[in-house]
Parts: sequence; structure tokens; C-alpha cells
Amino acid sequence: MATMRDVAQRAGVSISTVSFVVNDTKPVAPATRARIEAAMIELGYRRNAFARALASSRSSIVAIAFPALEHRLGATAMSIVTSASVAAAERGFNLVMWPVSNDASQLEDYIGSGLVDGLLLMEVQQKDPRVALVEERGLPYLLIGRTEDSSQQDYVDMDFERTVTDAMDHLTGLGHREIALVVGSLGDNTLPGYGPIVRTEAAYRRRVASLGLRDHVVACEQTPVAGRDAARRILDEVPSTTAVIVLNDDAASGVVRGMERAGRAVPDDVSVFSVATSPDVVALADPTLSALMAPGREMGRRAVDGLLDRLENPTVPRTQVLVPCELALAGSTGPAPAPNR
Amino acid sequence: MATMRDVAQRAGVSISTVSFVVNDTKPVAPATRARIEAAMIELGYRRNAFARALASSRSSIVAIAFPALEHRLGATAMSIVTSASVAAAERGFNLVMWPVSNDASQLEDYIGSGLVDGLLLMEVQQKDPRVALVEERGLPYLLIGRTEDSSQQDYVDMDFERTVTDAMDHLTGLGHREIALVVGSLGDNTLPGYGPIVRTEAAYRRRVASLGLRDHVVACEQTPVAGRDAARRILDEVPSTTAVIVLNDDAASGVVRGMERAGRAVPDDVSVFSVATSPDVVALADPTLSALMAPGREMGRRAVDGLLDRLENPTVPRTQVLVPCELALAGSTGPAPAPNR
DNA sequence: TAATTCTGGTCAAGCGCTTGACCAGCCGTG
DNA sequence: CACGGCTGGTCAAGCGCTTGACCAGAATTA
Repeated sequence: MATMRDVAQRAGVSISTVSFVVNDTKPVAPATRARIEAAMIELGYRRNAFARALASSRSSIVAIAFPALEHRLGATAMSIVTSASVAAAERGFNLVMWPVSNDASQLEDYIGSGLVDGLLLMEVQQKDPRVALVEERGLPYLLIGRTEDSSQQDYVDMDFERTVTDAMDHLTGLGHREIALVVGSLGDNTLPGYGPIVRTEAAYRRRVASLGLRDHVVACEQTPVAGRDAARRILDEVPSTTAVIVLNDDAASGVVRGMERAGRAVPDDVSVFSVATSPDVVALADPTLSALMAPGREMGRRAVDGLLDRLENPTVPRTQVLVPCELALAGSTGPAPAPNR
Repeated sequence: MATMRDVAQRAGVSISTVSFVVNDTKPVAPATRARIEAAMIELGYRRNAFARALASSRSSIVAIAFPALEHRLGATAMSIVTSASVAAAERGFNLVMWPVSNDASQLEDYIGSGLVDGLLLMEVQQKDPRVALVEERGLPYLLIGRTEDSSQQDYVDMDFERTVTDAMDHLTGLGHREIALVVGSLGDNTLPGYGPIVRTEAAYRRRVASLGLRDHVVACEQTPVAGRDAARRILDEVPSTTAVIVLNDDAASGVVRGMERAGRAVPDDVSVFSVATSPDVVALADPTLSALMAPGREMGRRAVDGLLDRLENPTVPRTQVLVPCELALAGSTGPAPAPNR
């Protein structure tokens, strides 16, 4: 591989000058610049990432940390990661994957290696020990998700509040008054204090209260079978239910099935609305689910942009972005049935 | 951050000796070693990734390249990536994501930066221009997937041959004799000459022929609706069909639905068997699909191990691994119905 | 006892690049 | 014309680590 020295020699200038051209860090006379650029092309020069990083102590690498074991990451996570890496590439950065189990010292090792300029934290929990650690090390970071109190941090998260509100609006607009919420249970498989569930449930209760409606929250495991049971439970507890919001990808289709088995047609008797849903989940259900889809792509991109903005200028205002879900209306929601009278 | 010099000073030895201890590259007297290790702990020493890479021209970083735009990567891809990064971490390596669009020069830029020791290529196509490029650059690599002729390359791929065979065995064991295959269409959304489809179809035809059965391949788009149509088409063309193998995640549930709408009960009249399926797809369908599930985790791990083995020792025998799908029997397959007579 | 081989360690030259300090001309200005 | 200020460049000291060359002293061998 050609080095800067080779280029400098060929262009008849010093190494420094080449560096100034490569990084555009000092003015260089047009003629000289042209000679250098020509030399670079002829030699196929590519700057060496390590030498650069070592000398400048900036690596142009950011990491994305995700829980290695606890959690099975799905298509939404993948779209976050892929879009993040694309966004990073556009700004000349590399994205490295850091699988971090609960073990804090592992994250310390990673950080200590000095490999990255900044860190994205995925699957952030309400109380997340990783955050304190990163903060303490002074490494710039941005959360994908939020902690209990993220008012002082950079973050990009799904807008659960808005998602629930949108869902409620959609359903009340169709005349529904008895609207239940199905969430994933915070069982062994899930991270403790998983923000999405906590936030959605809170937002739901607020919204329901402000509309003077009854709240009805049911938790179930993340499987279609559990969704079926949840549907039954909902009808047992509040038979007049005409709409269900489901924050539980894997259970959504089961909820539909459960309703149908209980003799309620979807969407004629009961509407089912899946929120914060993975794109593939929507595509898979049949009839296709009405849904608010998780904006993974958008989140990944915004996260990287926020972090890189901070790296370039530490005094930049905080990135605190809530990305709304994308509405995809389909066959599982419809007007509330006429009251039974 | 403490450097080697700090450690050396504190332990009263030269920098070299510290290096030998850190890398275990030369024998060091136990007492000295202990002093150095103590100093490292006291100072919280962490070796600097860049200095190391620059001096040794080994970076302990590998990249995984994936198509940036053409293809929407799902849960299986995510499990490959996460397990790959875990496996890499276990061997002291970092995994970086390289979104590579068709543009070859982009990959060249990446490679030229000298950032990585080796490269994993995801979503490999039958004729894949990336392969030639990487080969030419002399960068060690391993394919996740295969090209048309991968006999001279390291690869880890799904075992389509075996998957089809297993599926056929399962179905013929249940008495089925009229078995159709549904594959994804090679439309705009798909990579040209997408290996999985090509290989599965070929293997299916061979197997069917060797069993003296009739072959019946139907291609359809990757949506449940298309799956429904495919089911109808199958019955139109061969009404006596009693089993369908589906290599098309997103269409599988639609095939089931289509059969039911055509008046065939699943699994009583027709069995539907989804192969090379994403775990979440199986979980989502209701009734749960019988399936051979894509072994993403296993593939990611094997891929990294194969690549790192090669890095450590270039003369190691080729890694050419075909990972079988994992069987998950559920409610969509059953015994063939008694002949209609 | 002298010659040889280990053992455990140091020396110092880089790896390829960045960047503050410095410098030679040239310009315009008083 | 002398001086200050540009402009466009060069110099050289690192960044933190690896590694081949070298070396002192102890152990082994003849």
C-alpha cells in the first residue's frame, strides 16, 4: 500500500503538505494540490486508519453496544444497526458491534482500548448500569432508548407517548370507547424495567383517563398462543371491549386469532391495532395488521447523526429525539360496532 | 490512560518486557511478570488498539460486509451479526459493519484503509463482484453463503440440500406423495441469482426425481397475499397436492391461509412446511408453522471461527461448512389424508 | 577451566500519520 | 526602503506499541 511518503516524493513536496491536502487542514496552492492529488490517484493512495488514529487520537470509529445474551434482537434492531452503519459511512465513520453482557468490566475493556470516539447504547433500560460507566469514562455517547431520567443525555427513542396517542385517536375516531392494551410481560426473557412497556403503559393510562374511558391493561408473553389467551382474558374481564392496542409483536396475530375464536370478528366486532411493530411482523400477519411501525431506520440514522454532531462539536445542543412510528393501516381495524341494544 | 511506559516505569523494567508480558510473546521470569501485572492493575492499564495495530500490522478487527440498500435484512441476518460479534469478542476481535452498495470503489476504500485483518461477506450472490475484488486485494475473507463455484473458498452457508431432503423426508414419512415447492420470486426486490432459491430448487428437483414423484415449483413474491395466490395456483395446477414446502418466509402464513380459503384444512388436508425460516416468523404464525429454522446463530459463529482460524494460520484447511436448519415441528404438518376414493 | 548455550532482559528503529513551530519569499504600506 | 504580515511550505517530535538485534550473567558441557 502506498504511504504518504510515497505520495509526497512523487509530488515533490513534504509529507506534511500531503497531509494538509488529505485532511484539508491548511491552505495549499492549487497547483501543488493538483500535483498531490494526481500522485495519490496514480499510486492508489489510501490513508492508513491506524496511523491516523494514533497520531490524531481520533479514530473515526463509533461502537454500538447491545446486550449479548439476554435478548433476542429482531428485525427492528437490525434496521437500526444497518441504517446506523450507513449513516456512519456517509460521514466517514465505521461502526463496530460491541456485544456487552451484564459484565461491566467487559465494557471497560472495550472502552479502554481507545478504539472508538463515541458509543451508541442500544436496548437501554430504565436503570442502566452501562450508562454510568460510560459517563464516568468520559466517552461521548448517545442512547437508543432512554433511562429513567434522560433529561441530561443525548438520546433517540421511539415516541411511545405519541404512538399510544395516535393509536387511541385512530380507534376513538372509529368510534371505539372500550379500548384495552396488551403489553409484553416483564418476564425472564425481558430486560428489567424495559422502557417501552413502562412508557407505553403510562401514556395509555393518561390518555384513557383524559378521555374519561376505562383502562384495561393485560400483560402476556411474547407468543401468538399467549396472545390468544390474552384476547380471551380481555373479553372475560370486559366483554364490551371493541378495540385492542397491542404492544407485543409476537402476540399480535394471536390476539386476532383469540378474538376470532371467541366469536368476535376482526375487524367487524373488535379492532386490533399493533403498535411499535416490526415491519416483517405486519407483513406476516393475515389479515394484515393495522399497525404503527417501529421506525428503526430513522432511529439508527438519527442516533448516528446525533452522536457525530456531538463528536465534532461537544457544545452542540443535546440530541433528544423521539421518533414517531409510521402508520400502516390495514385490515385489522374498523369502525366500532353499533352498540348492542 | 496509562501507557506501557507508565507500567514499565512502575515495575522497573523496560517497555519491551511489558509488551512481552502483555502479548505473551517471550518468556519472562515469574517474579518480573508478577510485578508487571501488579503495575498494570494498579494503573488500570489497557493496551491501545491503534498503537498495537500500527506497530504490528494486525488490527484484531474483522468486518462484515452486507448490501446496504438492495435488501431488507431480517431477524436471521441479525442473529448472524450478533453471534458473529460475540464469537469475535471471545477471541479478542472486534466486528465492524460495512454497508457496501453495488459500488465497488466503496469496498476498495474500506479495504484500503487497512482497518481490518479479514472480511466476512454476507448475502453472497451466485456471481458476486465483491469476491473478486477482495480476492485481488489479498484480504483474507470468508463467505456467508456461496458463489456459483465456491470450491476454492472459505464459506459457511445454510445446508439447502439437506434442508430440502429433511423436509421431503418428513413429508414422505407422513405419507405425502404430491409435494409442491414455493420459492420467493427473483423479482426486483431480490438479489440476482440469489443462491438459496437456486440451490433449494435444484435440490428439490433432484430429490423429487429420485423418489419418482412429480415436481411442482411455484414462485411468488414475499408477502402473505402472494402466498395465498400461490396456494390457489398450486391447487389449480395439481389439485391432488397434499403438501407444500415453502422457502419464502413472508409468504408461508399466506400459503396456509390460501389453503384454508380453498377449502383445504391445514394440516388435515394439506401440510405446509416452511423451510429456512426466521425464528420470529415461526413464532408469529398461528397455527404455528412446522419449520426448518435458519441457523443464524450457528452460522455467525462458525463464520467468525473459520475466518479467524485462517488469520492465525493461513495454511489451515478451508472452512467449508454447511449448517443444517433446525427442525421445529408444530401444527402445520400432519399425515397425508387417506386417498380420495 | 574454558567454551557454549540458555535465560531473561534491554535497545532502538520503526509502523504512517498529525501538528505546533518555524521559515523563506512576496506583498503592500508608511 | 525597511518592516510587518501573508502565503505556502518544511521540520521534526511525537502518538503507543512491536520486534529483530543484541547482551550480561548463570548454567551446562566437554
